[in-house]
Amino acid sequence: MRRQQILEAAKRIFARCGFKGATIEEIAGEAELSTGTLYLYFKSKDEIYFSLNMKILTFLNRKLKALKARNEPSLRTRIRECLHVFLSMYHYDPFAVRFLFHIQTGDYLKGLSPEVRSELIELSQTAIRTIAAIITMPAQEEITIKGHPAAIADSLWSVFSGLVIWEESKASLKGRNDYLDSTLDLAAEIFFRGLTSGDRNST
Amino acid sequence: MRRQQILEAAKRIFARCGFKGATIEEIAGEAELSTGTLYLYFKSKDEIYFSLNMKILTFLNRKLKALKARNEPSLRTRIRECLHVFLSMYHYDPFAVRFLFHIQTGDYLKGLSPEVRSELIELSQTAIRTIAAIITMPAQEEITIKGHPAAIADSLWSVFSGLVIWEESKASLKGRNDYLDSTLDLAAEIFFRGLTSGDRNST
Amino acid sequence: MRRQQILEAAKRIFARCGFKGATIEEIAGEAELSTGTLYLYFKSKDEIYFSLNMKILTFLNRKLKALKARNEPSLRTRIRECLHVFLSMYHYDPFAVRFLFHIQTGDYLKGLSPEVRSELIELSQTAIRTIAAIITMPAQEEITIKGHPAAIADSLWSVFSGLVIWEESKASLKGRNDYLDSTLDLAAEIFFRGLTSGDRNST
Amino acid sequence: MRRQQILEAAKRIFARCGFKGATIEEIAGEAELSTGTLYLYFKSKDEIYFSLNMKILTFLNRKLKALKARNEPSLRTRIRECLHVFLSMYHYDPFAVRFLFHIQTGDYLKGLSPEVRSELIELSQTAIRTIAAIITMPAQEEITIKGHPAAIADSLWSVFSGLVIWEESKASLKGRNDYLDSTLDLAAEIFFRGLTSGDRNST
DNA sequence: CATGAATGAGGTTTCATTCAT
DNA sequence: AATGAATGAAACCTCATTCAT
Repeated sequence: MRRQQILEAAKRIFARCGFKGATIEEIAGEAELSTGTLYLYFKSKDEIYFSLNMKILTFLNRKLKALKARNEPSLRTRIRECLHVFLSMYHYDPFAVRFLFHIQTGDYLKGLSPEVRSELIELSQTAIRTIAAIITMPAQEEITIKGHPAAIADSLWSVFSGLVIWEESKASLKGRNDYLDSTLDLAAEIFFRGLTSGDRNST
Repeated sequence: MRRQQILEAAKRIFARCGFKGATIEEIAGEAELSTGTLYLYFKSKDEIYFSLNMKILTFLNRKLKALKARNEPSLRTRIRECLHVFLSMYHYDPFAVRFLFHIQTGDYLKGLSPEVRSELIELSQTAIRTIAAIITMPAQEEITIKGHPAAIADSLWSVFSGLVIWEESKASLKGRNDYLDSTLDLAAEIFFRGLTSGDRNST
Repeated sequence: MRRQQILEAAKRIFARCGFKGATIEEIAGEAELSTGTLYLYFKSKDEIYFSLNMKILTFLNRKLKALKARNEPSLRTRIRECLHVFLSMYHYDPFAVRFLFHIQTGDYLKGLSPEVRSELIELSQTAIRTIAAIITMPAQEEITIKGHPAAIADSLWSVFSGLVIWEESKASLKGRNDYLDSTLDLAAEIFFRGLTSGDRNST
Repeated sequence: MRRQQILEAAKRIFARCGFKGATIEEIAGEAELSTGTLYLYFKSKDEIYFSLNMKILTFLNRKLKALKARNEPSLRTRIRECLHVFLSMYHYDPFAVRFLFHIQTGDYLKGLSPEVRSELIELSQTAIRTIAAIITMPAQEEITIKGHPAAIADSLWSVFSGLVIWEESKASLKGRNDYLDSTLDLAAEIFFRGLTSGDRNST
């Protein structure tokens, strides 16, 4: 479908240049179409960006909702599965994380039509709430770290998203490398051990 | 000084709207000056953004260099101190992390003059290298996690930066809150324990 | 072609207002296009002006080179032909002389990109050198006026260009007239007689 | 007087950059004053330019009027004296000719206030008319060139002004030289001989 | 008198969007 | 359906002019 073809191109350009930095002409060029054609499939630049984010957030929310519905009793498993959701989102669309950052950074929200803006915010908040809910369920194992479950959820997402951006940033500054997967593994390992370790090293 | 006043205003606007999204008129308005006045103190929009980033990166590099010079033998302390540097940067300028992300995202680098661009990249790489060097020093304690020291450094920075963006994003979507400090503490605790725990819970 | 249409309009506006005095909006209006359209065909205002001057200088140099290649033995004929070249340039483009004056006056050179600037100067100097070379060839007839051949060439060009500007200036101040051709003829006659007369009237 | 100091500076800057190209700041810098000070002595940029041109045109008109009043019977002398007037104007103010060209070119007239504009045009036309009147007087000697006396006057002025611009242009492109005076002499010689020669070389 | 920081109108340039082909 | 030339609003930037010191 033409829509898909355009969204793929737009994704790359938006990821590289941000919302205002990307031009319709660039996107059209990347999609090997003319500018006019884009407007046959999308009403505006806003709508293209909106569609992209909707796809990602919808994907994320669907996966999180499914995870929550499983009512997994082990917190550790739930956390691990959460990371799996993030990772699957990343592999489904490596640019997704950047987009979520763009949303978070508020980089482009300004100037979007109010309805588009509020719909994005709604989906975004739903994701936050679902992650928090997954962590908040009663846990089967003993947790040695005390702290608001939501805070643990936040940390989880932050390690993941922070690392994706960081590794990609290093890659673009220093040239191609592919430490992302292995560094993510390492971080996951540290995170899990930290959550469940005895407190002989406690502060 | 007027330069400071302008930079303060620019910081807020750039943080909210990104480089391309921010307009000179907005910045001037925020600084309660006219557009022309900005050009008495800065040659261009680029130069304003550049100055902001330089300030942050210079601050960060100075702190990191001092930390490295201390030759602290305990890795755990070094890591904790590293986080402190990040935190002090955050408290020095809450927008700093966003700026570093803008740099990382490459959002605005395109179109900067080559010398400006290379100066920023140079400072950025210096920060990366210094962090790596701090972690790479021989450690006094037993580290149970194997993995490239640089990868640990990356994780460290990622947790921090990811959390800052994430918490601020939640704050801007849901309204004011101030969980950042406590969530950072929690993440630090998880991270440290994870690094030095026995491996009874290993994957 | 649109480029031609724009150049025609630009020629008139530049001739009337000079480089800085002309505005893109005026040029666009004269060409019955919008400002944006101009930028589809030219990268900048500089490039429009540059293109105009290049066309004129290229035309002039081609004609002069051809004249030189003919190796005409009579100086008088060469001079007459030189004037013909100037006249043909004028009839090819009545604004040309004004442009050459703008170049000479240095009115707009400042602020042009160095490569554009040097290319124009190069072409300009080539024209000067070619005219001088045409005059410097050995002459078949007796010349009663002693003086550097280059100075004669200079006088030739000066009479011509001075008259064009002057007549047009009078025309624009007093309203339409068309004495240019006849005054040029008169000047040519004076000039030729002066060059070859006996010296009974000498100073 | 400060006014003189400013006009001297303005003259150099206007001559170098044209009306629109010159900036008040440049002029102030050249006069070693601040921008504000200029406005103590002149109401506007227009008025500075106006004053400069007025001075020149007034000077020229006064000299021409005096020449006309002498009722010199010899055309040849009248012509020679005319050139002397031009030359004295040039030596009185080497930039004057450029200014008259700027007026002629219409470079800056646009945007001037109507009264300023019409005053300049009036003075300019007076000069033209006076020159023509000087030539039109009955002549004592035999003129072998037939042609409207006004056309001869035009040629005269054109040779002179064309040469001034041309020589200065060459000087600025190729570096310092001082052929202007000698080339002017040569041109005058050619011109006078041409006017009064027998017609053995006629076309 | 002199200053020069501040202003803001106006210029150049970009780019989302439209529309005739 | 597809194109891409044309548009014009809005961005960045300049500079004549003013005014508090």
